Amino acid sequence: MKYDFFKIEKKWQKYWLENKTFKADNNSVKPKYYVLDMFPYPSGSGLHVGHPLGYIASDIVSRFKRSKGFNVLHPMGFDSFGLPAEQYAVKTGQHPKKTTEENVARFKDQLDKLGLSFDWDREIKTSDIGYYRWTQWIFLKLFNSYYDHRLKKAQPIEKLKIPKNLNEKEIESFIDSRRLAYVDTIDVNWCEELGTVLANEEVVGGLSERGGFPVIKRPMKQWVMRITDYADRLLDDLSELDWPEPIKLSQKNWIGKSVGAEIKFYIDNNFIEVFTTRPDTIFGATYLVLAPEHPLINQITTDEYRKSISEYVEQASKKSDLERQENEKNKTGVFTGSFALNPISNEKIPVWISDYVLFSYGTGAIMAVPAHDERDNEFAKKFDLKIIKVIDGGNKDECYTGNGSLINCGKYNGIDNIKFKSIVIEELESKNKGTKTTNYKLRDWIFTRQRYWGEPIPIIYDGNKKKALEFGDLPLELPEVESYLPTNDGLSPLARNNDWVNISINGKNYLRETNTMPQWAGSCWYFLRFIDPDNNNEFANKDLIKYWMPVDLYIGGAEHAVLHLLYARFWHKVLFDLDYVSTTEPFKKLVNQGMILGNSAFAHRIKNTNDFISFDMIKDEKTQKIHVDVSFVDEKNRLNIERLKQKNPEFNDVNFIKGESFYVSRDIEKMSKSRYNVISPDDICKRYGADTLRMYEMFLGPIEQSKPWNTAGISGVFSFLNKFWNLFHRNEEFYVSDDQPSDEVLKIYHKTVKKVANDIDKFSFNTCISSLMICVNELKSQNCKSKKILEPLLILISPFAPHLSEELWELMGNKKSISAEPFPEHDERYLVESSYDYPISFNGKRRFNKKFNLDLNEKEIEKEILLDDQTKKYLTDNSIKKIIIIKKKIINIVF
RNA sequence: GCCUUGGUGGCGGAAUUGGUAGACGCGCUGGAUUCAAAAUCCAGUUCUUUCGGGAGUGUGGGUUCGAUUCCCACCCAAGGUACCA
Repeated sequence: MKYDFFKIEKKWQKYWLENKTFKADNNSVKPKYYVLDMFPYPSGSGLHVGHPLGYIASDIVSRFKRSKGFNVLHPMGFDSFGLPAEQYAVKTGQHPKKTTEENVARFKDQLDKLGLSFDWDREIKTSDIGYYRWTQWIFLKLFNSYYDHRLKKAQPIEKLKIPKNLNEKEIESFIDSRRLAYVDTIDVNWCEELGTVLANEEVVGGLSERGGFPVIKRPMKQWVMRITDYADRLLDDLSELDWPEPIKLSQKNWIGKSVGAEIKFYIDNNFIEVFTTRPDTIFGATYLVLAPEHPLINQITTDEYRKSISEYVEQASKKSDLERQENEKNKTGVFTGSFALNPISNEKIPVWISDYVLFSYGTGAIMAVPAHDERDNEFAKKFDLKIIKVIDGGNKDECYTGNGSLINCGKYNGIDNIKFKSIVIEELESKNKGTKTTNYKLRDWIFTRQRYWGEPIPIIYDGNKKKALEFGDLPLELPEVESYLPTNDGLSPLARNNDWVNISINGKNYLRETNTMPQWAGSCWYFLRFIDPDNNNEFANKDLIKYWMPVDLYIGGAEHAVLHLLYARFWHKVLFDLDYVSTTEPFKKLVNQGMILGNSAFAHRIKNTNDFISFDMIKDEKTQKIHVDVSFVDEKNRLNIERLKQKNPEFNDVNFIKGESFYVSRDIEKMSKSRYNVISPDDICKRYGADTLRMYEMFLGPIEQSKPWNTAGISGVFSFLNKFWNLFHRNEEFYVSDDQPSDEVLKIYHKTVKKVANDIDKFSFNTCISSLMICVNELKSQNCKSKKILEPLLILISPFAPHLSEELWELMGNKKSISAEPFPEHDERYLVESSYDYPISFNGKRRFNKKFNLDLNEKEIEKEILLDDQTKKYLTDNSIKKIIIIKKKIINIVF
C-alpha cells in the first residue's frame, strides 16, 4: 500500500470534526492546560505558509499535553472587526459583515486542512453580536469604576468619596476625572482632503500615507482609558511572567517609569515647575527650557522678546512630530527675557523655550544641566550658555553622564552624587520648593475611532451629560448606514444614521455616542470568552475561569509585543480588581514565533530600456530589479518566460536577452502579494500533504527565529514520512510482528522517547524531528517490525504527523483515536563517559579510564563517582573542583 | 545614538549549556537498480595537504588541562526605539 496522504488526511479531518475529538472538557478531574494562539484577523488574501507556523507549534504542544494526561483547551477564533474590511466596504459598498464572513470561511477551510486540533465548538468572532455585547459590558465596567490609589486597585464608582461643598456639575466632573474610561479633548491627526482622522501610523512626514495630503493636529473629543493608573502594577507584575526577555523589556520601556523630583523655579511671584531625574545636578542647572506649548510663556516673556517668542511658538505649532524629530541634531530655541531663581544655589538663570522639550512629558519644562546631559550640552554650546561641571569624572570638555563626587557645589563638595539626590530632595521639600515624583512615558489609551466596523460605545448624551446604558440595553447593535465613510465633520459613519443617533427614553431625547472602539478592544479579553463561549448571563462563568485561567501557553508574533499584550493585561487587572477573574495576569508563558520569509525572484531590466537580461549575462549593464512571480522560476533560478507572459501580459513586448535559459536573481524578503513571493499552504498540502507541511515547517529551524522558506528542502521530510509508513508494511501489505526487539533497537527507542519529550517541553521541535529521523533510519536498517516498538513510536510522532499516525494506529487494530493514548515511558540506565584523561573511581574501588557502564539512576551516579587518590596527585585543588563539576555532565543516556 | 537578538560548511540549522564541532535535512559527487528517466538504495561531502598532518565556529585578546559555549575590546547583520529631562 502506498502512502496516500490525500485520502488519509481527508478521512481523519472528517473523523475529528464529526467525533469532536478535541472537545475540551469543562468538568474534568485531569489537570488543565490552556494553549492559545493569537487569533488572526481574517484578511482577504488567505493564509501563506508563514501564518500556520505558530498554529502548528501550539497544536503539537496541545496534542503532546493531551497524551501526557492533561485536559487541554485549544480554541480558535477571529479578530473580525477591523480596517481592511471597512476600506473594502468604502470602495465597493459591500457590507463589511459579508466580506468578513467570506474571509472567515476561507480561513477556517485552510486551517482545517492542516489538521489542527482546535475545539471548534468554542469558536468566537469579535464582530458577533453575542461577543461584542460583552466587550460593551466590560467597557461599562471601566466607565463605572475608578482606581483607588491607596488600595492600589479598581473600585466601583459608587465607592468614590466625593469632596463636600460641590454643586451637581462639579460632582459630575469630579467623578468623570476618576473614571477608568473617560472623555477628553485630544489632538488627533485630521486630514481635510480625505475627510477623516488618521492613526499615527498612517501619517508619514506630515502627509497622509495614502494620497499624500497634508495632515494637521486638531483637537477632538475622544474616549480614553486611564491605563496610566495601572502603570506600576503593569511594570511590577512583569517579573512573574515567563515571557521572552526582549518583550518584557519593550513593555518596560514603553511604560518608561522614571523616579525624580519636581522642582519650582521662581520668577518673582510666578514659578515654573520642572521635572528632573537628576536633582543631584541642580548646582549645574544654568538655564531653564520650556516647551513651546507651555501656558506660562505669555506671562514670563518680556516685551523685548515677545515678537521672536511668538514667531517661534507659531512655527513650532505647525511642525509635525516627525519634523521636530528631524531637528534632533540641530536644536533651535529662543530666550524669553526672564530669569528664574535656582532654589538651591540661588543663582539667577535665563529661561528659554525650545521644541526639544516635549510638553506631553513631565511638566513640559526642564532645568538644563549642560555639563551632564547630552541634549542640554548641545543646546548650551549652540547658544553659548554657561556650562558648570558639578560631578567629577569624564574628560574636561565632554558632557559626563556618569556618577562621582560633587564639585562646584559649595558646602556639598565631595559628597557622592547618588547620596546627594535624597539630601537635595529633603531640602527642597522643607523649603516647599520641590517634591519627589515619578513619571511615566505611558500615556492614557485613546480608545475611540471614527470608523464603522467596530463595537459601538454604549453611551448616550443628554447635552454634555453622559449616561451609560444599562445591562439590559446591551447588546447595542451596530446600525446600518448609507456610506461607510466618516462624515465631513470627521464624525464616525454611525453619525449618518439619524434614526439611530436620536433616541428617546421615557419621553426624553438623547443622542448616541457615534464613535466605535478600536480593534484592540475585542482582543483584550477573547481568551476569557473561549472558556465559556455560549454563556448569555455572564461573559464567562466564574468557576470555569478559575479552572482554566491563566493561559498556560500563548503563541503569537512579536509585533504585538507592546500594544495588544499591554492592553489585555490592563483589562485583565481591572477585571481582577472587580472580582470577575481569579488571576492578576492572563498569560503565564509567551512564545513568539518568527516570521517565515519569502525567497523573491528578480528579473533584471537594463536601465531606461525594455530589455531584460539574464542574470548570468550581466557585465557592466546598469539594471533594475523587477519582481517576478516565484511560481514561474525553477530550482535552478530559470524563468519560464512563456508562463510569465501568459499571466502578466505587460511582459509581452519585452525583449529577453538570454543564453540557453533566462536566469533570475534571488533575495530573501518578507512574504507578500506585492513581492510575488507568496507560497500558499494549500499548494504544499496538495503536493505533499498536511503532515509533511507541518513537519517541514517545524523542521526549518527554531520556532522563535525568522527564516526563509525554501520548498526544495521539503523532499527530505516527505521521504521520511514515506519511510515511516513503509516501516509498517511488507510487500505492499500492512505488517507488524510480535517479535521481541533487539537491544540495539531498544537503545535507540528509549533515547528517542526521552529526547522527544524533552524537546517538546523546550519548544525545540526541529531537533525533535531530527531524533525521530535517526530513530526511523535505525529501525529500518535493523529491519525492525516489532509491534512493541512501532506502537509507542506512533504516539511519539502523532503530534507532528497526526493524520498518518491515526491511520496506522487504526490499521494496527485500535478502535479509539490515537490522541487519547498516554505518552510512552522510557527506561533509563546510564553509560558514564569522560573525555577527560584522568581515571575516575567508582565506589572507592574500581578505577576507570574514560568509559564505564553502570546500572544506576542519575542521583546515585552523582553520589557514587569520586576521584581516586592517585588521580588527585596529578591535579591542583582547583582542577579537582572542576572535574567534580564535569562528572555530572558526562552522563550519557543510552538505555 | 541607545536597547535587544544573532554571526558555525554551498544552504536551513545541531552540539546534552565548558568535554570528539558540523547531528538531522537539502544540495552536490560517485556507485547500484533501470533500455532510459523518475523513484529508491549504498558510499562520500568544513577547508587544506607533499596523505604524516595542518587550519577551522565574525575579528583580536584573556581565563582554563580543555572554549562555538565564559570574560574584555572591536566588526557586521536583523529587529525595536527615538530629544521621556
